[in-house]
Amino acid sequence: MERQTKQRQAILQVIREQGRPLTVDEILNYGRFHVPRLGMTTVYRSVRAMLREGVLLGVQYPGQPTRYEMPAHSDHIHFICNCCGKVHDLPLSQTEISLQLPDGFVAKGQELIVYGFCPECRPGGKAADAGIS
Amino acid sequence: MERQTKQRQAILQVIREQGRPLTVDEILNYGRFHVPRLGMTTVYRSVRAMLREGVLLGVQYPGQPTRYEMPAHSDHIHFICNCCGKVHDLPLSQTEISLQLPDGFVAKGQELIVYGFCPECRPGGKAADAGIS
DNA sequence: ATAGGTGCAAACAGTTTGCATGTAT
DNA sequence: ATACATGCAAACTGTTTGCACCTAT
Repeated sequence: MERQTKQRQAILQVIREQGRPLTVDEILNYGRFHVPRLGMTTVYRSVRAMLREGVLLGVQYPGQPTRYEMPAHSDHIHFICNCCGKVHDLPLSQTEISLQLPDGFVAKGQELIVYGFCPECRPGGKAADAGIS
Repeated sequence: MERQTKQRQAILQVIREQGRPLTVDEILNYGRFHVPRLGMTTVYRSVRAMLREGVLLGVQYPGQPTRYEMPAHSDHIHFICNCCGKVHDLPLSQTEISLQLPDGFVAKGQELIVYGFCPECRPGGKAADAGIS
């Protein structure tokens, strides 16, 4: 992203003001409020450029289109239910991650995805029994 | 997955013997060695059923098709370079994760995805400086 | 025997590309 | 002025669905 255009400003703005991961379609809909003739091609190209610059972060949930968010908003756990496919955002609060990467790798953000069964789908019922199996 | 068919056996077998996440296309190619007329429809449907059962785990890298692996093989870090898009499998060895989920959530597997720049793409060069920024 | 599985082809959805036009620098 | 950005339409790729045939139970 080298030039400053109203399209790119709008894209960043809607992602910033929503404060959650948005799909290209969502960016397009919100963005057209600011730039009526905004095209999806532009969104795809801008988003890709912003990813390269680290301004945005891409998040993918199985079976859903890629969503883009500001890196600062990504400090939570993405819990994906193997059964219903829903994605739950869980607090990272009680979870500790001490990251140690090999030389040469620079971390700009991280995401912990946990797979399993959510309360609704759990075979047992609703009793509490969290933890890695 | 309720019935035992040679297609489904083959699908599980190739994923097990490769020991890494495979795309549907890869499953198809390897699988046709065992079942020549194996169709992609079958692979998609079987894989989805296995996901539901927790037998398989889906892994998604931005811009790439979904890959499927045995849950046991997922204990490593997926490092995705924001610049070149490559996915590096890094050892989980030095990294500590103490997971604590809210009541009712059952973890069957986890995946730590770290975004950043790999040694080739890092702005600086090759000096060592890992760690969350 | 029959419910469930398979595989082809066609439909879909998300994303990328070609190209003429527009615009920030 | 000019190199880069835009947006439409068409092409692509990964995935799903309709339907007739097959097969494990």
